[in-house]
Amino acid sequence: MRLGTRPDGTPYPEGDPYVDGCPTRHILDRIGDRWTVLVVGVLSGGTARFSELRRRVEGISQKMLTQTLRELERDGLVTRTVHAEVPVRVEYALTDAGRTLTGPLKALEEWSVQHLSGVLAARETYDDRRTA
Amino acid sequence: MRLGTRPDGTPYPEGDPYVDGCPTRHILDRIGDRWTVLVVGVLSGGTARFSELRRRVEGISQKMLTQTLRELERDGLVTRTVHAEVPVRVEYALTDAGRTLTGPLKALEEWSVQHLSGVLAARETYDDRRTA
DNA sequence: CGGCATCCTTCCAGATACTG
DNA sequence: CAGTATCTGGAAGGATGCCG
Repeated sequence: MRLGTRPDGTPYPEGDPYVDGCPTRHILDRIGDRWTVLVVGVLSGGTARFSELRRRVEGISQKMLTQTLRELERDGLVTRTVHAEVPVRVEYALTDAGRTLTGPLKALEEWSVQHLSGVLAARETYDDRRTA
Repeated sequence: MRLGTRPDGTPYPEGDPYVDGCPTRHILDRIGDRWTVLVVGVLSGGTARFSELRRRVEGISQKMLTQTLRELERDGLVTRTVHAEVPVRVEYALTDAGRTLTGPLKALEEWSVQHLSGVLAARETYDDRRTA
């Protein structure tokens, strides 16, 4: 089936799905960044605290992790729980809505695992031809 | 199942999937931009020529469309066919590999259609609390 | 520990002009 | 029609310092 059509198969109001009102654009704005998918990926394995996420999402800066978590929290996909201890412990977890996202992301990841070598090979071929 | 594990369930060599070698990062680098998914979406409906893509992916600039198509071609996901006519006609189409990508993307789009309203509502609630 | 505020750099996307 | 080439502004993101 064609991407960008409603579940029932009808097109979006404007007659073409690739307009600003398209829901796909909204999620792309969310998962389109480097980190969101990776953070959700770690959280799909269960609750994690800030420093744990920072370690497991290799290469993420403190700033970006905070920003990513805030956005996810804002969108109702992640909960933030502060335990009033000393030192403070903050735990993050997926909400029910957040958990439903892991399915599609998993599908995407499986695709990448299966096709990465092919993509890299195609890339090399393409580059070789341009160099030669 | 946990994101970032191999299909058979074992972890990646480094012991944690969220490292630079992770295939997920590679596709994220590809589909992570604004346009790739939308272009693939249009092409999932069949062959299209340059100007047609430009019209249907609303808001894309000529530069970005060219760039996106080049990347997709380089990765072996899209073919570019030049018809030596006057004026020139260039047609783009998904390859077999490119078509396999539409499945996962479709899943993601369906998620967005189903959850967009909830996400927007959560966002409003979050913002209201911060304002108040 | 888990942040926020600030500065600073880099990179990318848009606008514009030109071409086979 | 389907591009290429170049310039430039703005935003994303890293580094650093401070705080409850």
